[in-house]
Amino acid sequence: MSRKGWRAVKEIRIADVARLAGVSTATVSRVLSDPDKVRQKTHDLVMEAVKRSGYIPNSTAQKLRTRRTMNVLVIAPRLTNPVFAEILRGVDDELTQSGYGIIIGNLDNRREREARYVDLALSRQVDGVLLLTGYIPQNGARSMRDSGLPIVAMCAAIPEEGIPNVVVQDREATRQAVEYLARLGHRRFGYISGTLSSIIEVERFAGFQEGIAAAGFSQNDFVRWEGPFVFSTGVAAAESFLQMKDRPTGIFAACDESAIGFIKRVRAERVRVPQDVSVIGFDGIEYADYTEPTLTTFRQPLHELGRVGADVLLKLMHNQMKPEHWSVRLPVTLLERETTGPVLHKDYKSLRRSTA
Amino acid sequence: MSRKGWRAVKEIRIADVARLAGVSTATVSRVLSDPDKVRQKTHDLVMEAVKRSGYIPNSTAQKLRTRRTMNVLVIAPRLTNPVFAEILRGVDDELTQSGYGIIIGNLDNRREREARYVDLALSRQVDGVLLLTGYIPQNGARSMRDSGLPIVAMCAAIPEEGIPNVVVQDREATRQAVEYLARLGHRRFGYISGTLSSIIEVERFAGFQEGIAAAGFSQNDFVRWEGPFVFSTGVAAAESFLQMKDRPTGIFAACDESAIGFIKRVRAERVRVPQDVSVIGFDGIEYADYTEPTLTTFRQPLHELGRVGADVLLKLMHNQMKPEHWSVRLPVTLLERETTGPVLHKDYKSLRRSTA
DNA sequence: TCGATTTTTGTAATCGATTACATCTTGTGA
DNA sequence: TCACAAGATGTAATCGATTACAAAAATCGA
Repeated sequence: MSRKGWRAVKEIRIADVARLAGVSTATVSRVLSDPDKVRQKTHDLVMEAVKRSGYIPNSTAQKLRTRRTMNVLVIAPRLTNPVFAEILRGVDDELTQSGYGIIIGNLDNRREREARYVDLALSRQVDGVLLLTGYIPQNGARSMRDSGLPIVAMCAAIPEEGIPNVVVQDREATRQAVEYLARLGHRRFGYISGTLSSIIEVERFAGFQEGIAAAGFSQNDFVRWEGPFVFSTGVAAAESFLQMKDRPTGIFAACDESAIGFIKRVRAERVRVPQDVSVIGFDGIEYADYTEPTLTTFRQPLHELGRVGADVLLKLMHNQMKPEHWSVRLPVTLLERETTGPVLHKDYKSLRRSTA
Repeated sequence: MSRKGWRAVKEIRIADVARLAGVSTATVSRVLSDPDKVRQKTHDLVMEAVKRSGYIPNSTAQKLRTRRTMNVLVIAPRLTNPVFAEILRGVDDELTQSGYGIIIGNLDNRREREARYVDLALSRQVDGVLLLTGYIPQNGARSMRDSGLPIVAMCAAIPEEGIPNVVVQDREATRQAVEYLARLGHRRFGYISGTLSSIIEVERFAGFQEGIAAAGFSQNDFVRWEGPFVFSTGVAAAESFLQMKDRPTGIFAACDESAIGFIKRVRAERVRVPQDVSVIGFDGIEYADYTEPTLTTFRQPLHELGRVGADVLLKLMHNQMKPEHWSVRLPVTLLERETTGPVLHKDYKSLRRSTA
């Protein structure tokens, strides 16, 4: 019936506490935010009133007055990918410590959803933005940048002035992956990529091509399968792989889920991993420890990535640094496990000869 | 230097738009929130000014005045568990449609973190709360309930008056799991549980015991391993399992991750699944499709759970219903896959005889 | 054309805190 | 004891919107 039917407890305002303590609202406010400014005796008096009344400041009013929302918007392409969940944990650890809250912007792999979050930033509901996407969200003519809020790009380097990047060494790692496969004797490669529209994929593909070149191969020595960072992309790649008469033997997947999907599918057709095909993933998600065989992959320092990104954002929000002074690239580490091995293929020897 | 160093764009207030359009702020406000109240001509005039200036209302001011934050707090025990991520997707779909934002409260399996979110509710930063936990968060003497905000319990039935439950049929499903294993001929069972402090575990354990009784077994016919809903709980259970001389043959794990951890570990010791031991999980996460062998499990309708829970909360927040009028229990479905099978044990025949 | 009625618009109070500035206390030294 | 500085407290403006109420404008019928 009443609009407030739900409020079980009547709301206590700062004026109520002031009356109870026999002081002004200004004093109550000072006691709560800057206790050194009031006499000890008054302080105790007010705190007693606060406790008795159970007063908790209305944070919306505080926000309006102080112009700080103490909230940060985190935009993620997809929540069910454990990579983002793990990064989010790191972000959360860091922000919570500083009293900031997290508003989650889940794009669910659909770019049209980003508009909503641009508006959210534009309407000042947050003090800063963390992008786990490889691009800057837009809403028609307006961009997230128009909000003037501090933004930190994570997960993919966005080459925009004034936007610090906190990322992993995607490019170097991808390059290393190819070189590693080449060292194992592979000479035909497969690359299960992300969708090319994201910068993260551009980076990784560039690294892949560098690796191909560095190992002395050419554009003709690999096939590339494209799709989002999900299991089914790997399955689709496997379908294609199984059709090929001259199959690649060294596969790099740009995410662990795709790698796992690929392996599952090819093993169903009696293709042996790693004897027939080596697979190397990227991310180092927890699942990758539990596959059979266990997945060789690059471990991203996801939790740390989250912490560092959040830390950079905090510094920006507190004007403790200029955005151009920060760009962090965290190293990834290769976890050599069971899905990669030397080529056992019939033309292995001829390869050895040619590269030796 | 300046406090506002960051704001690239100067902020436009409703007064600026009013001046630009030559009307009062009240009229601008009406155009934006209730266009039927103004003349067409004025409407166009104002909209023109809005567009030209790029005005977007300051939502904090709106919140203060209207006393609605348009935010909902979602408390999850752990973000990296895909179960919660999937539920969150459903919640997000539903809430976004109604213009609500999500503030994420990640407990990360540490109960001491809940205090912060109680305060968040108490300070009116949200209009409602969704609990994916099996209990009501506390902060010292104060509880989430004291906020007077509408709360919906998901993931586990919380038997508190005034709190609607939107849950799955945990108890029934667990019971079915045991009966299913019994039908396959198993007579010694293992139960990999959650931690008993959560109501969700209490429910599932009750269902498990019901199943045991219904199939004609007793408390002595099963072992129970306890731990949080993570991979390593399953691994630990497996370690214990491997030590036993009279091993159970039918294992129910209260979450897929534990089931997967268990299987991985026992297979490493050449225990065959399902020939030596059958395992059945609970959740139906995507990853369970990609294990080897594929995991038999109960699929929770996670996305729907999220949607329904959010929908119930929306109705409560809009005073469209009384909390006591709602309690939803969604069914789970058994996915029979490869980790379960009939007992092939030496004493299988004697069992057949005894139950025939 | 005029008055009554309806519709549109404007004025100013309001939401609940923070904080600049003014005022009142207290403390110190002569 | 008094003047003055330093410290504590109070008064009132402020953040930026919404909205009750008042006032003005438009509409209508006679």
